[in-house]
Amino acid sequence: MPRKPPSRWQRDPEGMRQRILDAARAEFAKRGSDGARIDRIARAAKANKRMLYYHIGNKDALYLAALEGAYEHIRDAERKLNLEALAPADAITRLIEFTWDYFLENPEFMALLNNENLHRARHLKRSKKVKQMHSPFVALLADILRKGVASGAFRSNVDPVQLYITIASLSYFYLSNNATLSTIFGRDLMGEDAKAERVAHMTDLVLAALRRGSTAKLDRLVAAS
Amino acid sequence: MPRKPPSRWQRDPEGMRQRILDAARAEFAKRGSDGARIDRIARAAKANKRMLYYHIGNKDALYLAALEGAYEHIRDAERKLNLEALAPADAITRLIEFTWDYFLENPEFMALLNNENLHRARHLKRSKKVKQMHSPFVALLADILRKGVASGAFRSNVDPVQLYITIASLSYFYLSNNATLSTIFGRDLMGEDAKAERVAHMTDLVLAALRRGSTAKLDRLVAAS
DNA sequence: GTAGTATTTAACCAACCGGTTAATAAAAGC
DNA sequence: GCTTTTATTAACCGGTTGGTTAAATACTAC
Repeated sequence: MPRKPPSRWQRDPEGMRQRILDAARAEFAKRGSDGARIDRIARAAKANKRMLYYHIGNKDALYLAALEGAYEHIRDAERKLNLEALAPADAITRLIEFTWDYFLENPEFMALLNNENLHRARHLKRSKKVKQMHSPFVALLADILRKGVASGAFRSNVDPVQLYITIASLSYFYLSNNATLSTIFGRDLMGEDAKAERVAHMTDLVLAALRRGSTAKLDRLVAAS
Repeated sequence: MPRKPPSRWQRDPEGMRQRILDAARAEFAKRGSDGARIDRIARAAKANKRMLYYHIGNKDALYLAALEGAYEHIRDAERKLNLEALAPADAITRLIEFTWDYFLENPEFMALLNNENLHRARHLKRSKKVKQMHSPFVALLADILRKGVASGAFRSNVDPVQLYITIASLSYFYLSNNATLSTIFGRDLMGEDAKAERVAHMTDLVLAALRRGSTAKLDRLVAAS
């Protein structure tokens, strides 16, 4: 049977590729890599299924491309963050807010990370691209901590890697697990008040923990007062 | 063709049911609900596939049963934790360690939670069973905080729900995302030293944040000394 | 303007999958 | 001891899925 193509089509390989990647990221984030469907990605990209294989590759390659794109996006946002002119405590506050805002506005990133951890990072491990995208945040944190100690605002001996993980964890867990936490607590964790409370709590907790004197010396000062 | 059953088999409906649930939990935790396969669960349970439908139900019902079992398990462990005789700071330390140990020893629980959040808790919302399994932890935390403020060890105005989420997040994120974090940082976060460091950091950070005086009053005391 | 290449469409395929049907046999009940 | 019920096994099925093949057409190069 002679095939009848639709109205004239134009070549647009770059546009096609971008639409495919956008659709892939959304689908993999929403359904996970096992629940995602090639046909749904094609439909969302307004492309023939063959296009996915032609432009990018099989499902696994598509997923890795989506993951790399997500990392590229966050690294880009991280580099734009400029904390140089801020006092250490303000810089920490800004960092916490940035992390929270990023996860809040890009839940697909957390979904892709969760999926990647489910698969024990086996795709990430194969990505040369992501290996080269180092987060500037640990170095940034080390610098902020150094300045804080020097100025007397912060106590010493805080590991920047641990602090980085902690700052990420405070937002990530709340936002990524909000569905089960909201169900368990019988309250909407994503309400405006709830979110504002959470940000305030995180900032307060981290700054309180970093403040110089929040150790045995503080106990002596408090006892003497 | 006449079917030939294997050597004699005995009825063991309770044993069968338990093996099915154990196999289901392992499979859903390892592969997610979309990646999990009914045939693999049956094989691991040493059961005919029909048995899964006969004893429990379809794939969704099986998954919900596995999720409920996981919640039952953690609630059981939480109830066994007895902090009454501990000083507030020691109680907080113990709570952090319990949370860490539980997630470390039961990674399947985190995997199931991640999967459930991917599906926006739509199974959990249907579970009457889990709704009735309230965590004793928030009340426990409220009590510890009260005692801490009364004894002068802790500052006031810390929300027990926020603190609960924070304590859970510090361990959960580290352990659940250890595959991607290890790959990104180029270091093994699950090494013995790394884990010990993490526990120490979490405990130090939370206690430092709770300590009375880690506010503006501290600044005044430090300035006056 | 024609041949070649790249991009795109349409249709197809083998394997897989969740779930069902039919049959067998162990145990219970009378 | 025979009938009924319950638990279990074996085989089957329709639909879905990732991936491929074949063909058509837009565009490029000469």
